Amino acid sequence: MVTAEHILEDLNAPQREAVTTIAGPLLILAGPGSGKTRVIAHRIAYLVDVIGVAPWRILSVTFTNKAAREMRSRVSAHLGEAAGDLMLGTFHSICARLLRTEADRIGLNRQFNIYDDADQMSLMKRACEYANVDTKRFKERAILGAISHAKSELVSPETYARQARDYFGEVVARAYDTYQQLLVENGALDFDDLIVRVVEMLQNHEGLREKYQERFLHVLVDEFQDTNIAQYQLARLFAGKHPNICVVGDPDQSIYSWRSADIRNILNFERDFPDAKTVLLEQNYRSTQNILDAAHAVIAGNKQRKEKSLWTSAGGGEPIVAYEAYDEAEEADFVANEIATLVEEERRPYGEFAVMYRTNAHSRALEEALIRTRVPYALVGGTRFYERREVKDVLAYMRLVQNPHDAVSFTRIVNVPGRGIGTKTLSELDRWAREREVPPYTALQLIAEQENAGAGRSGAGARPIGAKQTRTLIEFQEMIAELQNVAEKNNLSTLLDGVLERTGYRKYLYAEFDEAEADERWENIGELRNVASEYDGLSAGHGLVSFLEDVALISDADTVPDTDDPHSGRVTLITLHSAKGLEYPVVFMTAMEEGVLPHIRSFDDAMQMEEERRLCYVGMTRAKQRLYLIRAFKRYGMGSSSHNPPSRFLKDIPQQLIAQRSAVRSQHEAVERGPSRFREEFARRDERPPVPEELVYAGGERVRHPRFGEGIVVSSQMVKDDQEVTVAFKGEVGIKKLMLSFAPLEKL
DNA sequence: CGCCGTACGGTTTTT
DNA sequence: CCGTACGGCG
Repeated sequence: MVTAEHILEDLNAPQREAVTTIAGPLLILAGPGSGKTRVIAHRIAYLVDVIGVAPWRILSVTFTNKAAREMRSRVSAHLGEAAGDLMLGTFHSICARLLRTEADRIGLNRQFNIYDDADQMSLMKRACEYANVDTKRFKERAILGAISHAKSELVSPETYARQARDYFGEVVARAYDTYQQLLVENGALDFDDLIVRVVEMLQNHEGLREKYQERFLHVLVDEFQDTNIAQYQLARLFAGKHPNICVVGDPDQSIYSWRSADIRNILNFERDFPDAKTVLLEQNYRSTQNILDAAHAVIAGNKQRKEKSLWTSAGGGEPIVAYEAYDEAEEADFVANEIATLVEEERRPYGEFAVMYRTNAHSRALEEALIRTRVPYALVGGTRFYERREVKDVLAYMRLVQNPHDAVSFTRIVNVPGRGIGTKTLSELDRWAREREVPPYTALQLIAEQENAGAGRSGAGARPIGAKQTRTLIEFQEMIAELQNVAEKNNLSTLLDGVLERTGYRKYLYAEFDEAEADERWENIGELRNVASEYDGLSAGHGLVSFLEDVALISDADTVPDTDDPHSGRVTLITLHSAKGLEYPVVFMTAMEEGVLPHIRSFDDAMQMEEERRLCYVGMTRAKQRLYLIRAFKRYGMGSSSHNPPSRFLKDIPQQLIAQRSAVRSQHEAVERGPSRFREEFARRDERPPVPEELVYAGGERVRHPRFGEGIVVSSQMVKDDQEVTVAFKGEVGIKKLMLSFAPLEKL
């Protein structure tokens, strides 16, 4: 038996307060590295062990599945097996579980499939088609964004239509209505629906509402600053009977507003629960004072924030290293070399390092450099496993087996491997089905019956498509029916094998791709089979449901290697967003440039700019001992290269915290041992003539460029120790910005 | 009618 | 640079 003293030892005063304030609403504002995960775990242990709350009556919501696993293992350190009964997970996973449990009572198809981003897009295209949306004028992505946002605020299609004030709003309203109908027809829920449907369930079914409100004595929500309106509403509903709701968050770390996370939730919490107690966790146990001061200097640049102090008893620590590389290849080289040096000089395992970047595309150069230097790494995100084509294909077959009305999965694989079913056949089938107001798969069954009865081409119900295609489609439908049969009687890997065998998927891969690529793709299928075999212990139907659900709800951050595993000897490559909640002794933040961080798309919006700043703050505060802020003088992106000035956030960091590292040393190294491409680049850089200190070109001058042809100078300006000349070239080339030191311009 | 080639456009972050 | 859209061919 664990005592209260044992749970509370090693906690500071506010942490203790956060653990022991158990009755009524509680708002914990926790700065980075303030031990909030630990506090939540201890709070749960305290509730169970000291107060005597049954674990299954505690609902604890985390941001990722990984965080949920971590929480469970922390709690079980105190409680042992009892931790297994906790209701623990992300909003999405908890809602999916609840919806399956209550499906029959709320008239929901228990076999519902969960649609991810790509599935939603595919459905959206159909919705736009049916709703006659001019997709040239209004992009599907924008419409989907508006719909998703509406759902996050619990706005129904009807309400949306009523509130629509402009033409775009009317278009979205039409698409929204159609899109929701299609989801129902397909027996599918998208991510937003998972939340919305549970909120509706609790609002509309008194019995179920009472059941869950009675059950949950305590509700905890972590990363509260990143919840949306619907999620907050859901948490409130769960805590409707016992208002013991504890939310934990940090407004300075709110980085998901683009996903409809709403910072107003924190303000509303204080309004909705006027008797709420607030606890501030401000002592930082993670970073050195230098890192903390630098991070604070950055976040202090935001106007929309409440000042809070951050302090640590740890000393000043190493200075923050700032470095300007020549281009992204040299930037990556610097990171790889620096890691190698620290591994050697400070005996640090690779698992202590993380390299962070704003966009996934930036991982490429880093990977190349790490491979070259033989530094082991783990890439988080990027082209995710479950997004690979072959994996999605096989999953689509399995989803179709679970729910044949899933038209998104159907369209995906009806012609994979190629069976000679093209767009024309599919649209005819679709038209035929809609005429009769039946789902496409039912239409297929009808056609099959009709053919078997010998009706053929004549008569009132004549088949909509050619004989050959009809036969192929019937064979396809029969195959799915057979696989459903397999699924009912066998475990999951048998079903997967059945899919591979009946579709001839392996043969298809080797026919479609060259051997190396086919090998790789087939290996991915093997990996998927390994995952599937973990569900073999479950009963036939249940295995498929859980597998598909887990696959749909798995996230990037769930694949982050565990840092506490001493053998996880790998450097972590990760986006700034995915790094939230993590910490590393050594952190490299790359591409600290205007246009990247802050991202160019946030330039004209003050709110978005503040979010970029918070993102920068989140990245910096991941570092425990050493922090590197790196940028490149020149960066390649989508074909062309560009020069980005240093990020504005760098300017906010006091100079005395920073050690500037010159690029010279590394440049020479690269010239000596680097591949020829780098040698050429550096040679060219060294050769370039010194840039004159006065502007060389004035507006109106005529110039010639070897590739762009003739043009007229629009303007020119000094940029650091170089000159940027804006030239309007003739013809299709248009206006270009050129750096004088690189552009071979010629006066005419 | 389906398949394969070329042109073009868009381009952050992810539960 | 990558995925999609469209046009010609089999």
